[in-house]
Amino acid sequence: MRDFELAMKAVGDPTRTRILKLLEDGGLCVCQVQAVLGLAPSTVSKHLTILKLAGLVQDRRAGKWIEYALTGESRNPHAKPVLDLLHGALERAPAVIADRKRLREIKMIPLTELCALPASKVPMPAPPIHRRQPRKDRSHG
Amino acid sequence: MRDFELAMKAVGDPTRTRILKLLEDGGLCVCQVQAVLGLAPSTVSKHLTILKLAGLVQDRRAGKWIEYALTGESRNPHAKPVLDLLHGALERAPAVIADRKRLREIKMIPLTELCALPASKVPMPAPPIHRRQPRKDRSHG
DNA sequence: ACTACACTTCGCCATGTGACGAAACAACCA
DNA sequence: TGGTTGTTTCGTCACATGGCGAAGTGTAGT
Repeated sequence: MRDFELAMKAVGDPTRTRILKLLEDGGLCVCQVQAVLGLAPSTVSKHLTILKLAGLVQDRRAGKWIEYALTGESRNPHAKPVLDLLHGALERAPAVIADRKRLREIKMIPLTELCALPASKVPMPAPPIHRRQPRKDRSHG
Repeated sequence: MRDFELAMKAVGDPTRTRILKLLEDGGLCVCQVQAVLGLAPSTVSKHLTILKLAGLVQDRRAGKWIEYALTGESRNPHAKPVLDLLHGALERAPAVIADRKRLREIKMIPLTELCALPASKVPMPAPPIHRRQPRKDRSHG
């Protein structure tokens, strides 16, 4: 039951579904995912960890970089059904379509260049980040 | 994407998966679900509302009671795939097996009787509720 | 060994979530 | 009309979650 819950919670977050849909095209390194999503590296890393703990993705060191990919054989028996379900879904979702387009742009850039880029220099402007209010003005009076 | 998220978040909670697994056997009224789960009526009601908003269940007034059942035709296109996935899953999960056993006991009791019962009187003792700490002793000094 | 760099971990903050009880609501029954 | 009762709504509380930046980890290259 716990494994089922982990898998479902993992895909229940829109950022993580976006990541999974990106990975359907093939493995990606963290900085590529980060470039597409326009989120902080720490945030992306955390999401990938959650996906890994749920058994939905696996990681592999590739030189300097770490490549994440959808799991073929997962320790989680629920992983494959969930990934299959996702595979057939959201094909028309605007966010997914936009992400794919952006990914194509980003794959043109060699990794050495991409990672050095300060995020604002990535080809297409990053999608609006839904950051929380920085603070609610606690030094008022 | 929102509909997908709602459906996944809905099944991502173990209490709600338990409810859905119960409903695979057929429609149930709120007090029956409550009796099986051993949770407060307000809590059960909220979970059912979430499931309804996700398009996974539908409700129908049946005299005094309101019967909830899995949706046949849902407004949410992701509902059926998710319910199908769940249908094939968790068949061996101890919680699900225990809930089913408990449900059989509870279905013996006429509704008029069941709802009047003070929860502690229901045939089998309710499964352990994972209630949060009531409070953290804020009146210390 | 030291630097550079890709990634992860940690600490923080704002918001979301799941639990409860009390009170409101809605349908049946007298 | 008023009472009983099944269900929902509201308010509250403890904890979970998702975002960030800063600091830590580990590998590649000089």
